[in-house]
Amino acid sequence: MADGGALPKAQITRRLILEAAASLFRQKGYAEVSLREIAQLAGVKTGSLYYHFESKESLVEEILTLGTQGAFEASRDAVAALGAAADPVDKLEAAFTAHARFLLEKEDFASANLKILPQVPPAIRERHVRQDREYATFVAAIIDEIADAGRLGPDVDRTLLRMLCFGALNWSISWFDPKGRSPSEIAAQLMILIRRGALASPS
Amino acid sequence: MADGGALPKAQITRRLILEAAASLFRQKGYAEVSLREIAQLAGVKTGSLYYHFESKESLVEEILTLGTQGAFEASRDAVAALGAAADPVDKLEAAFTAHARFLLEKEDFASANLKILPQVPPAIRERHVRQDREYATFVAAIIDEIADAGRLGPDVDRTLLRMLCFGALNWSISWFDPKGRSPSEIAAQLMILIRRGALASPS
DNA sequence: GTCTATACTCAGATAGAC
DNA sequence: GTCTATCTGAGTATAGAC
Repeated sequence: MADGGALPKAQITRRLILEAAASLFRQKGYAEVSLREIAQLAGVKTGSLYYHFESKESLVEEILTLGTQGAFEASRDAVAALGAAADPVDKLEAAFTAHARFLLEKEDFASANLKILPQVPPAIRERHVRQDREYATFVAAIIDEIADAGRLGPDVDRTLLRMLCFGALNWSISWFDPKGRSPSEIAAQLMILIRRGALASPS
Repeated sequence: MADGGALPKAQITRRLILEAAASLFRQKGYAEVSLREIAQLAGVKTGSLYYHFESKESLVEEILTLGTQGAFEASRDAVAALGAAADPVDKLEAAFTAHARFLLEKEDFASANLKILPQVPPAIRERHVRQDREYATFVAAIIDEIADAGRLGPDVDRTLLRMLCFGALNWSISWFDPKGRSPSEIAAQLMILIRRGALASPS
């Protein structure tokens, strides 16, 4: 038998390195993590990293890509599952819930992302912001759907709304506790705010 | 004349160093900034830093303290200005507006704070989280006031509400543009969400 | 592909002159 | 108080054996 279906053996180590790096970056930030540490956690020696990656920078760049793409895909899939004709507010809820879950319970790539993006060398950051923009456009389109149906409050700024919501969700990695509220509950609480505010009767 | 009222001359340099450090930390993060850079921006030589601070860690610790205390005081003063009998929802708005303004337009201490806190050595972080908790307690009390008046929606989680709101505001340092929406407008938009949600009529 | 060993760079911190 | 000069350690990265 050929290796049909089997993992390209060489890539297993590569993946191990990526996961070790993502986990450490998430905990400690970019500059605080040394290649020695990454190598140790991945179970290889420091020099070996350079067979798989050109530099620390190229390693972190791949992690950023995996994180953003993962969150975007999770979000897009969740929305697609509702069907195009679904209530756009429900689409928003699906997107935010998927985002929160990917961010908080899936893997380290997405949370490493948020943590290290501001610390990473500018050239890398710029390239990455472009990927992130695609994701933002996707969510903006859902909000446009809501607005086009005349269902957005008159003094609501669409961009600001999107920014505040993503901020609320993204910031949760700094206080999230696996033993407390679940990612879905967090997203649900945000949707309460959107759907009818926090007050019992509007003031 | 004695030096009555004059700045304790020795402390001017100290303040210069703190401001230089805060500005650099805010832009680049904790580990990415060297003491040499800080010294240069402050207009002194590297060795001189050690006359004023024991270590890089003690320097960053003081910045964290200045940032959190500043935001807390700005917030508390704004609320106090309304008087104790004011509508608690208005108090919340005053607190969030002051927070956003301090964060986005005042100085570098508060924004440096949010950027570097996750990167700083654990011992320092723990000490600092304690200060931050006082601020959180203050805002939590306002939310309790609202709830005690029976004005909070039935399925609203007070803690989650506070976390999401601070997240939305704090995250804004990553996208804030001085030429775009002002800090007050950002806080106002958040208050719209709280007061009656983003939708024209609740769904 | 992965190892060992090491070159090179730059960080934080210190000592002592002024 | 601030300077110059320097120490020590750690980090990224490379070379070459296996």
